[in-house]
Amino acid sequence: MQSNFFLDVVDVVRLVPRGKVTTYGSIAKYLGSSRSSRMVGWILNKQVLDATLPAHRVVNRKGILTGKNHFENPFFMQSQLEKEGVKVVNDQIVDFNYHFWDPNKELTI
DNA sequence: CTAATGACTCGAT
DNA sequence: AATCGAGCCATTA
Repeated sequence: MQSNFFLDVVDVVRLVPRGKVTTYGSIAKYLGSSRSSRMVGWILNKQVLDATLPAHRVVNRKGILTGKNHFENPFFMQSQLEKEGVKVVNDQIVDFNYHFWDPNKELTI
């Protein structure tokens, strides 16, 4: 049994469109400032084995793939993003601002 | 019960 | 520009 926060994070991540990415902080903010961005990544760490969850579309505010080491191998995250048309160089998303998908902006609050 | 940890972020130095 | 400390809060030991 998972907490509501757990489900909220997973739900938002699932809504991230293919070829787009979002950040831990944006998700935390969308769920309400009462949630911390640390929790978002921490929840994903628990769910990383769930293949239906596009955790590779969640990066930190700089567009860096900080969570890559939590996947099966450190290349998986980048590979998935590049398959979707998101270019990654040196563990950082190119044109991050272009690919950035902000739930606070894209989803009706 | 307390303390430590984390895929983060922001502001101060 | 680079580094540091505090805030955030659920989960685990």
